Amino acid sequence: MPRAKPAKIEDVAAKAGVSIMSVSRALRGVEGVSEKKRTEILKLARQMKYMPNSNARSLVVANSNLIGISLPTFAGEVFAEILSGMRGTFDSAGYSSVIDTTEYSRTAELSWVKRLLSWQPAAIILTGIDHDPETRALLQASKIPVLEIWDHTGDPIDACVGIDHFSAGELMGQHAMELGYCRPAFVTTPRGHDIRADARLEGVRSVFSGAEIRASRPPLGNAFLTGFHGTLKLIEGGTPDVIFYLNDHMAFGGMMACGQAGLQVPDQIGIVGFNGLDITGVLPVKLTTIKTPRRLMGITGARTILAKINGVSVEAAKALPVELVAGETTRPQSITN
Amino acid sequence: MPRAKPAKIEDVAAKAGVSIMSVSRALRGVEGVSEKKRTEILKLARQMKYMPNSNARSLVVANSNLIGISLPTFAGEVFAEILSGMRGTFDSAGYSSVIDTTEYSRTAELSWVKRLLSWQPAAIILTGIDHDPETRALLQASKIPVLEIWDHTGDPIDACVGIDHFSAGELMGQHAMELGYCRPAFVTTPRGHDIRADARLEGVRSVFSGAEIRASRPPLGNAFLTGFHGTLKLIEGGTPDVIFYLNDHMAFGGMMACGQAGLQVPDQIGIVGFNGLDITGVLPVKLTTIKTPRRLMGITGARTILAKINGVSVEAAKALPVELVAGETTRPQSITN
DNA sequence: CTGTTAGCGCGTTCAC
DNA sequence: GTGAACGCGCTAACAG
Repeated sequence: MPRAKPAKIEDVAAKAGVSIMSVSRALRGVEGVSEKKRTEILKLARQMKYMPNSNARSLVVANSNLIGISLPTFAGEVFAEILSGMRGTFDSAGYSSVIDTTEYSRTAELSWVKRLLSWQPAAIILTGIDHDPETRALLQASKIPVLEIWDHTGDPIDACVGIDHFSAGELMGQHAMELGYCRPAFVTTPRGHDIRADARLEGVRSVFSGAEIRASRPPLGNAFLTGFHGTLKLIEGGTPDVIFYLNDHMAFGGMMACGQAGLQVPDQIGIVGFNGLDITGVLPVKLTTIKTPRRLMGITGARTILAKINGVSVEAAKALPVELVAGETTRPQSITN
Repeated sequence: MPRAKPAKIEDVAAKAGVSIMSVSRALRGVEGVSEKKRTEILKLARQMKYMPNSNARSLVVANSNLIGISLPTFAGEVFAEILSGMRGTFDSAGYSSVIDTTEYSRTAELSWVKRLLSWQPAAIILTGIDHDPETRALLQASKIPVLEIWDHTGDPIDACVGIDHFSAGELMGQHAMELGYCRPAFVTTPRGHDIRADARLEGVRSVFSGAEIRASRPPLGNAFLTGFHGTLKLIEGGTPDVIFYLNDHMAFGGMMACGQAGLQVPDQIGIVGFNGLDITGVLPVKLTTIKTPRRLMGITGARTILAKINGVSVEAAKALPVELVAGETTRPQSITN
């Protein structure tokens, strides 16, 4: 018959015959208790299954060991990997994660931030740099360390670790241009849905400044499927010589669509993905893509914010490098092609 | 220059010229305030950007609107989809999620549960039914609603919503047996790493009770890659006529491996996956697999636990049905084959 | 090194 | 309908 009420610090103090403060100090590992008492108290606390009440602690110190993390979505591995990198780092440091997914909605993000703030979190992490103005104001007034991840800006709310999506787009574009492609197209999401994807498209556009780049924007849905159908739709309106995709998932769907449409990759059409996911490692035809440092980004971001929490100054905005992986879905175009 | 300290309930009360209690009642929407005062207070609170302190509230009521969710991993979409279903439901109900990934470690799960308990969460959700005994004891003594998800048992800690993995294995086995396969093999993770996968293997075994089923258990890693290499390794030791995989990712890797090894699917070898992921929808050769109701499971689980939180009695253990999707990676075996 | 005092911000209780 | 006490469990600041 377990007691209804869990043991509190007072119970431990009573049993140990010391004051509450000695127990508090012993448990937190701060100075001010003799080693003898400390070991004794620790032993007792363990056998009483004492568990400190975080609410009470956070109320006093006006700060918790909760870190809020907001992601657009769990789908598609990308954010799951960034998250995974962050969580591992936070976990080792003793922080728990309160996680939210916004589905790319700024208002959803805002209302989550409001709710989270009521917990006095140690830090807040947002994906990207595109927020409701109120979100930014709220956060900046709060003094809580904030990290914006995945995208890059010179003017972060507080700190920022990510990649430059426009540059990544340029990188993809340059690769294609150097190979001699001249009729590029893009398969992506509805305009404005994902501003990073739009930035990459702009990067590609800036390289192919002369050419018009058709974009197919299938309605939202599973990336494999939207890539597949978006490609079929695109091809209907004329065949480009290279297609850039929002990400590897869609590119994979696109490859399948090309196969179904009888278009040989890379002989009749080039395919370029984005992210460098593991799936590309098992494909019989290796995908040309941009490798993004997702786990590293998570770890770097987490360390940055931990430093901020501990009052260590760090550089406010860090851009991580991306790498073009030249696969077998693109190849040099002959002049006569 | 924003004030350093955020407004508290007392500030709102002072400005409104009422007592703290009237503000508290107005904000919580409980009876005991005149409608006139209530609207006045609400207006003031909004313009003062008042945000209640969750720590203080939880300390008093000994209960929070935090729900803890423990998952083995974010990788592979499966748990991400279950999570997504749960989060949507919890969000609408006003709960925030504290999320953990255990990487299939029971001790990691235990230490997370301990930390979480200090927040007086409204509920705790664990993946699967295989826990450290202390976890179970701790949870049962805590009176906090607990949900075990993804697996099924008649003896849950508190409540359980999932699928019966042994039966799912039988379903896969029966399908193959009816088609005439007789040299089955399994590509999965190291034994004991994922007890659900092991249960499915046992389910298959029970159907092919006579035949010996070889199992390839490549070391942990990315599922596409382990499926790929595990299959190559398996084939070295002789070619089975059908291979069952831990999941669709590995099955996809396996298909690629078969392709590389010159084995035609399904003519020379059958492939059976598990989960029915979206990727199977774009493959030129449709994968035979078991479709698991992941999002539905998340929603059902969340509703079950919300009912428990609200004191509504619900059935303790619910098994959701799975469905065999007969694709093009398996086909009837001729006698002479 | 040890204990005492005084809150942290809010909700329960019980007066009015 | 309203408000004054009091306490939730813990820690900062001080006293000894």
